Amino acid sequence: MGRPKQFDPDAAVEQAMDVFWRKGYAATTPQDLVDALGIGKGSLYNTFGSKHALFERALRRYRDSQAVALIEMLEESGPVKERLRAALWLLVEMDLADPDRRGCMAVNAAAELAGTDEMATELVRRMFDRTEEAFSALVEKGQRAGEIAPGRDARAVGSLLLTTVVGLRLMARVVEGPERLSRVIDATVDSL
Amino acid sequence: MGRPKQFDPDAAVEQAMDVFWRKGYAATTPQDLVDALGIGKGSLYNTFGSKHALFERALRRYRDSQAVALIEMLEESGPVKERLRAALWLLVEMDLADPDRRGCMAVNAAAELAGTDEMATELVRRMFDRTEEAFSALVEKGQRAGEIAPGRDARAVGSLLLTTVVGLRLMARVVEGPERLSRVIDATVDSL
DNA sequence: CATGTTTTGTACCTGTAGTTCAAGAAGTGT
DNA sequence: ACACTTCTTGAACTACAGGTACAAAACATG
Repeated sequence: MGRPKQFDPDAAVEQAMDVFWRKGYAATTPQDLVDALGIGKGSLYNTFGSKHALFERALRRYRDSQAVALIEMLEESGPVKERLRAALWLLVEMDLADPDRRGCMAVNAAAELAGTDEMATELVRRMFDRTEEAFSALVEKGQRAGEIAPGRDARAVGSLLLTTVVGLRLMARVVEGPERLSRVIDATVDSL
Repeated sequence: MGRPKQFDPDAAVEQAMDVFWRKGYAATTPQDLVDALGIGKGSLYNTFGSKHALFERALRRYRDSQAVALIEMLEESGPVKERLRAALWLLVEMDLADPDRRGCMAVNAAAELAGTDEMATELVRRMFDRTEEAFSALVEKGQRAGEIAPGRDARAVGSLLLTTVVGLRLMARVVEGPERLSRVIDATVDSL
């Protein structure tokens, strides 16, 4: 009933995610979005309501694609330390290869909006929580496999790994080559 | 020659730093600045030229006060590990105590502007470099004092510590209590 | 003081952010 | 074919961002 949408809202959210990811929230204008999504302003506001609402959808989409992908990588089977090293290295490699150097959208959102935007803060908080849990679970697995000393507090190591990843991805936006970051990854994994 | 300024430009930069620190670059309006600095728009633009130029001065001011303060803390004498632990803890404590949760201005600037704003990127890059050097120097000192295993690459540990601090300060903007962060600090220092 | 220089506050300007709306297009039920 | 609904397009609208222009006022210097 009624005229069907001429565009795919999910694909549009994906495009919007890209723009917000690259430019941040405040610096993204409705015009940027209209241009990127290839739809009219009317459709934009008719479908998504507001810039802020669209940003929320974009951030959720980020969680469901990117953040979840990391967690799933950590849950795969195989030697724990090598799995961890590979996951960290993949993130850093992707960040450095990105011509726009957008880093991690959750980290960016936290830096820009934590404290001001309750929705964004809460979403990022939960992403961080879930990621930390995945790290902790991986550490416990490594302890059961005898790869990691059983004396270490898996929860604390999980926090440490999350913090390192957050730091790495922020650093990857600023730093020149991969050397420093790869040293950080090695030092982190070797310390387990 | 001519009428002297009715306000102290250095104090004004300090105020501007506060505003930019709290709201970020894009979200800060000339009106915000005029209100915070307590001067008219005419004076603002007559003295500082543009919002961007004022932001540059504010970021430099941040480097000269905050970033340098951390480096100086690290250079003080005393047992290395305790010095390190105290410094990290002080940062986290300050971040958590801040009602606005502004975190580290350099980290925020990197997240918002890296890749887009050459000036900001370069300034942050240099702050990171200098901080990392201070960490590395501290590690070397710890090695000479027999506190830290001499086998470890001081430069790599410096990178690791910088990354951890960056991660911690970002996390401090989002996380609820101090427990997780203090665990991270302990795990980091204990791993040395 | 007279003079020249600088500051200051206000008014003003251009462009765009963020949103709304009117009018028409493309479907569905009868 | 007709009404009814939902979507699209693009113009229109309000507010404010970011910055400029200026005239009046405040000071330094001779």
